[in-house]
Amino acid sequence: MSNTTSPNRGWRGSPDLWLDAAYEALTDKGVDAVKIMPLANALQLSRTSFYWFFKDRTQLLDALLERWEASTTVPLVAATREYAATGTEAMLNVIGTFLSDRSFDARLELAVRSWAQQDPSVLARLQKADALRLDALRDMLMAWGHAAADADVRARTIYLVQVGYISMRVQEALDERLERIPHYVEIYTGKRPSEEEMARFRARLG
Amino acid sequence: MSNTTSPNRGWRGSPDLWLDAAYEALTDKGVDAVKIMPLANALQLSRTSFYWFFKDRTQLLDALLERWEASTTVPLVAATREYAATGTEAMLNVIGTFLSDRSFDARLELAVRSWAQQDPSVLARLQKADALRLDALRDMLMAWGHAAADADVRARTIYLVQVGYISMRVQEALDERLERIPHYVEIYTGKRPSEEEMARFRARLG
DNA sequence: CGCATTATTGACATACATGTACATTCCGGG
DNA sequence: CCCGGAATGTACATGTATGTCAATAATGCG
Repeated sequence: MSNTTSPNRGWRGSPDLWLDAAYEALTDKGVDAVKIMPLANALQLSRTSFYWFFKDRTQLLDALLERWEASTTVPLVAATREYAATGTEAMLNVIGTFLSDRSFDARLELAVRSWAQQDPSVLARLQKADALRLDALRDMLMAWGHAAADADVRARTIYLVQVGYISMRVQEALDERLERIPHYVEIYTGKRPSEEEMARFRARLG
Repeated sequence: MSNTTSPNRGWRGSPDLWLDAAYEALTDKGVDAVKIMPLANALQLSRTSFYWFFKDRTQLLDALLERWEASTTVPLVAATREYAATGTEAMLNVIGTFLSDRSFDARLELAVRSWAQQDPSVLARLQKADALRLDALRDMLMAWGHAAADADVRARTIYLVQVGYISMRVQEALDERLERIPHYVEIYTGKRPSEEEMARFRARLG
């Protein structure tokens, strides 16, 4: 007889379950909150059953870092290589990525930036990611005709403002944000996006 | 006879000693490293002697927050109210504050921003500070003739870029930084600083 | 010197974290 | 239906942190 009346027994755990809980703890309260005992309490599982899925805490933290790269650097770099008919459209592709939680997990990014502050190996990985992202942005700008030095400065500006936004946890309504986008595009690329491009951009977000 | 040969005896502790050690731990490894036992080890003092100077760990953390406000918000707000003959000079006053460790402790700022992520009461205090600083910047810009809406956007831009810089821990040589300053001033205020103003600025930093 | 004040320390009580060993339960395929 | 691997749980050994208390030591002042 399957015991449907007692939800605290039977198979409930899985690597993803622990990983999701770890993600919540990390983004919510920082790395030092990613501890097995509290996670087990939250999941209503025995603490030690964690060790069936992961070798130890370190392995869990590694898995979090991989999730981070997959949900920040990877989509961002992809966005810089997306199809675009103009330089302004290419920039809108990038901005769109930053704007959507589905393609750029700002919460996780912020948590990892904090984490890096207390763990040199994470810092190294973060700085590699920073370099990779900046390179991708610069390459995109160069492909649209910006000279190397100019592309470099513009890439830095785009990225700095974005990091500032994330770090300050600016919470703007989508409307408010959309209004500012043409201005940002102009600062970043030197050209205003066309009405058509903005319309397409808005459509894709909605 | 004072026992100068045995440094492990006699009165060695003081509130500032513990506070300084806590500051190092906080800026180096984050709040969760601000623990009494490790600090005592670093200071070569008995752990329990901490409690002579502070009621508990919470009181130590409070003291750190006060030090933070005194070394970031206070000097920044003061800089926005400093004497200036022109709008560009006023902006240089602000930039100078951000540039010097003596007037704006970016390391501490970064640590507190991380801390805020895991402690709601710290977050509240940080957001109050953000608002205060933004208001001070906006007021300064309005005093130099910018319309309210324009001053607001510009204040945000200045502040966002700065937060981004701090959050990315950009380490530029002073030379490199000085070269970019006129461009920043122009973006922020719409006007280039005069050669005279830049000369005065450089002199004051050196 | 003697003494109050200031500071340091070790012992104790408590809590929470990690990780290992071993017993137990669950569930699906033969 | 029963057996074996998957998953869970209990007990144990260990380490690190917090905070209180009472004993002790150092300092400076009258």
